[in-house]
Amino acid sequence: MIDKIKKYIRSLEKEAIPQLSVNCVIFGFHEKTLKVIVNKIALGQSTMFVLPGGYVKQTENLTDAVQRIVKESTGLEKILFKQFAVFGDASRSFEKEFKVLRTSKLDGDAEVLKWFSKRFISVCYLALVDFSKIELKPTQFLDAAQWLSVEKAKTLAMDHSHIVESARESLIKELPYAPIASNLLPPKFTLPDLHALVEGILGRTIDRPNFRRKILKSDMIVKVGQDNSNKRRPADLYAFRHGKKTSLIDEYKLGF
Amino acid sequence: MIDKIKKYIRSLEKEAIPQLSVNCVIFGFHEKTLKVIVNKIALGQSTMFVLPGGYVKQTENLTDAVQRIVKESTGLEKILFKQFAVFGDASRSFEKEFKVLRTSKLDGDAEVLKWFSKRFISVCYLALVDFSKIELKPTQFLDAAQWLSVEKAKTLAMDHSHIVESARESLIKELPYAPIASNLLPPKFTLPDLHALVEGILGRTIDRPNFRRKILKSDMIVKVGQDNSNKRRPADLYAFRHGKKTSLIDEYKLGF
DNA sequence: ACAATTTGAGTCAATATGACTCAAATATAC
DNA sequence: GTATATTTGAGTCATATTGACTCAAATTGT
Repeated sequence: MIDKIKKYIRSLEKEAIPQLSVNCVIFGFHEKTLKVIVNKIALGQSTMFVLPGGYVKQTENLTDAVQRIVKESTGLEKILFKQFAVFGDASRSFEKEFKVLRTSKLDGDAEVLKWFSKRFISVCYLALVDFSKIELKPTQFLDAAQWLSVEKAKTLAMDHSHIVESARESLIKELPYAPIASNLLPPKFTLPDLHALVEGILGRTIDRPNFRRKILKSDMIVKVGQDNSNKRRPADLYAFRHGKKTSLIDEYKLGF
Repeated sequence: MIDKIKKYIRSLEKEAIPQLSVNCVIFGFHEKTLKVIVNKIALGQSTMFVLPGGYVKQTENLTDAVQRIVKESTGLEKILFKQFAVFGDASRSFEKEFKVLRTSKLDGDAEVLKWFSKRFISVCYLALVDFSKIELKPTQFLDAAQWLSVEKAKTLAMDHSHIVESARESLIKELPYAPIASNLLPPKFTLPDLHALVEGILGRTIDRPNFRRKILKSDMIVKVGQDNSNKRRPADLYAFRHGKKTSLIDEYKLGF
């Protein structure tokens, strides 16, 4: 294992852009909750969670690296993604995290330690996926991938919690411009689903009848079926009209 | 000159993060027009324009590098800036531009050519400054700095025109969240100024009486004087209330 | 004094918003 | 089988906002 990691690090030192990493905040929506994919690292006693990420090969476009990383985690190829922040403080590295993990098999290894002590500039992307399509796979060399509610993603390693928080703010800003909801929901969904999704993104409640009125009037979705068949009164199923605008808010309107 | 450049390149190779550059789209507002700062490079017959930019020292925070670059161009220290895009295609370098500039004194120099043929990932920031405060200074080793109307910034070198276009789109997205107008206007301004500024940012006309009504009702500006004393009927002077919201649009409202 | 411009102020119908109520359709409890 | 709690769909109504206007006041140049 450690030899594989060393070999990988050596290949990165040859083929990747130095000191540059990519991190992805992959959003999904499930059980009325906005979630992100994180990877568990279990080393000895300690456990930490990090965002999916990777490096950029010299021959690889930055956006191709992003798509590769998202595919590695989710298996999906054509997804909506957007660069939203860059984290690049001079002290930004995994050095502290590694020193805490004293029990790790990796801890003693100078070469690995040196790699993770390096300063990395992290170019951060948010990505939107249909939760129901996903089969989670951990990032290379990491132990397990899992969904984590955005609300609970407060204790990720290094600055990764800040990255998630920043991603959520950017997601709000993108609401009027990008087809956020149609990329997070399955092809057929109910209005209560959409309502919960927007509430989850904005982090506040929205009057249900008013939300319903506004969405239906906008003509962005079409009824495609009946019944949801689960809890109480069946809900109508809808699909986004494609071709039409799929952003939830009127672009460029801004009140003028 | 060429020796100074070589010395600078050697210092960068030692002290800067490799293959990472920073570019700044510095916006100003003058004569009812949204403008950006560009640097002229006059080498032999050809001339090209590039955005202010630079590199990040190993010991320097990314955001400090940005502030340093803006200060180098404008002399200003505390400005509003925001990261908005990263350009990082595998083929992204100044190699082509350099080969075109055959007449350049630099062209023959292998060391300089090698540096500018490198692939650079450019982290891009937009910055807002009060045009009236600025004394332009060219970026290190470049010939002259000047303001260029955003509309006319279509023929900058490499991908810099795309960077400007992307910056303008991001500026629109930031309108509801950041104090854009108050950072572009002088402390005292007229409503026609503000009107022209917002039209310039959005790239479309806005009904003047309606704009006036909306801004005044929002209570974000206060009348601080009379008369502008130039063309026709004198306009009232206003200042932004600070403490109050200074973003032009209602944050988080988004129509729900 | 008069015309052309620019700024400030106002009108009014149409539309959108916010805060509600109410009934229909279902699962579960009784 | 009936009652009850939930969830979904539909509607009401007063108020606020928007979009498309008109019009007068203050200035400069003729």
